[in-house]
Parts: sequence; structure tokens; C-alpha cells
Amino acid sequence: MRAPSPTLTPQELAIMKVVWTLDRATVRDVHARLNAARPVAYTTVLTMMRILEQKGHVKKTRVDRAFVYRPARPRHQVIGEMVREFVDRVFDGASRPMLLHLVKRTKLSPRERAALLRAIQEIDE
Amino acid sequence: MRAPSPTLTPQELAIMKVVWTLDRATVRDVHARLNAARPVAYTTVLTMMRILEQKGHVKKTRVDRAFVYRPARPRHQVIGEMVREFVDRVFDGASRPMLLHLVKRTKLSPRERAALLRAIQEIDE
DNA sequence: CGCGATCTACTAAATATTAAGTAGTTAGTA
DNA sequence: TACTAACTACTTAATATTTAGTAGATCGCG
Repeated sequence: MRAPSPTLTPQELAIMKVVWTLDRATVRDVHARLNAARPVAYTTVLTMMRILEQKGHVKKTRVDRAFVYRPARPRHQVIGEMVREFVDRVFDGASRPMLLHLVKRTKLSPRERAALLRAIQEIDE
Repeated sequence: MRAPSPTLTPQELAIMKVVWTLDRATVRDVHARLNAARPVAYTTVLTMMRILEQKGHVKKTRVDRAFVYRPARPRHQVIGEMVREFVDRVFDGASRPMLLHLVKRTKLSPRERAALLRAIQEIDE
């Protein structure tokens, strides 16, 4: 048996990004946004949003004829879990190597660097 | 159509970790390590390693009867691509938010913090 | 030599993920 | 009322991922 994704799959994430951004969105709203990036059928989005509802990522309320979807959990929390899962899977839970990986390849302006240094210094204090 | 994973799938990664660690490994070697963590059939590992060879992640040479597998590309490079893909997919390519996410949740000893600060200061200099 | 152990190639198949069609309902409208 | 548009539920299906079985080759040993 193959384990289901413990976090959001790529397409689920793409949809959730729209839902988080709009906060309230119909299938039509989400479809309009996604379809602008690459062609996707309306019913495909419908199917995915039904899955997201089953998985507890969105809640829907009927407004007039259509359902309006809202995020069930805050973005930062879900993204945080995705980061954790990634660090676990790829770095065996060690976030420091991951941090170094990111730092080494990230171009930072002096201002950004300063902000980051401050953030780091504030930890454990 | 569904896009294949542009990076290593979870199980492929689990195998590559062993191959990177051992540098030279037979299917038996890898199976012994993986099987210690959770039961997995020898032939399952065999199949996965064949796939990894097709994808260009390992090279094999016959030594006596068995094949000895070696990494085809250095670990840091492949892991780096996985980090990049994750940042692209989850943070739309913006590594700074990802960095902050990590920094906020990472417990650092004074020594580790100092090392991280040094690493950051060395960028762009 | 014949046997068991080891290993590979080929095959099969279960589940997950992604994508979209069809049918049917409802609401508004000409 | 009959038509059309918008929407949902249900169904289908293609591809990816993961897992493992079977058959056959080869090697070393009693």
C-alpha cells in the first residue's frame, strides 16, 4: 500500500493558496485564478475542492446556489506543517542543515540580512 | 496527465540516503538498512534501485555476481534541488519567508547560533 | 553432480494523485 | 412555459508511486 500525502499535494496546495488569498472563494473564483496560469477544467477544480473539504482543509457554506469555501485552518499553520514534514523527510528532522542550505543560496540585501540576524538573536533569549 | 516528481520521491530518497552514506552499496546492503527501520521486501528495494538507475541517480557496476551501486550525483546537489523545488512550490520561490519559518521554530544552542550568524555574514561579502 | 543460496529481470497490482466528462438540479428569463 | 446558464454529484480514467511475487541464472559446497 502506498501512504497518502500527510500534507497538501501540489495541486491541493495550489488551490489552497487561492482560498487563503481570497478567504472566501467559490469554485468559479478558484477556477478563474488557476485557469489564468494554465488551462484546467472547471470540474477538475470542483473535484479537488471536494477532496479538500473531505480532508478538512476547507469548509463550505451554500450561498444562493453555489458553495462558498473558506479555509478551515490558517495558512501559517498548514505551511508550518509542510515545512516540518519536509525537514523530517529530507533532513531527518534536523533543521539546522536545512537552514544552512537556505542561507548559503539566498541572496540577501544588507537590510534583509540584518533582519534575519536580529530574528536569530531573539531566539532562546 | 499527472506530472512525475521532478525530484526524489519519498522512498527513492530513503534509498538514496543509504547509498550516499555507504557510497558503495549492493541491494542487499540497502535492504538490510531499510528493513531495520520497517519491514520491506528485498525485491522492493531491487525495483526501486532499478528505477533510480533509470532516472540517473545511481550507477551500477557488477562486482562478482551482484551489482554495486554508487551515487551518480553528490548528495548536497540533489538535496539542494529538493530544497529549491520545495521553496518554489510552497513559497513561490521566496526563500526568505521559508528562512524565517525555520528560524522561528529552531532551537539553537549559543554555539550553533554563532555558527549560523557567521554563515549569514559571509554571504555577499 | 545436485542443492540451496543469492541475485536479477520481468511482471503484477494496489493505492494515490490528477483531470475531466456526464447527468441532473435549480434558478432566472425570453 | 421552455430554454439556458450555473452549479453540483457521481463516475471514469490516466499516470505515478510503492510493494512484492515469480522465474530463471549462477555460484559455491557437500
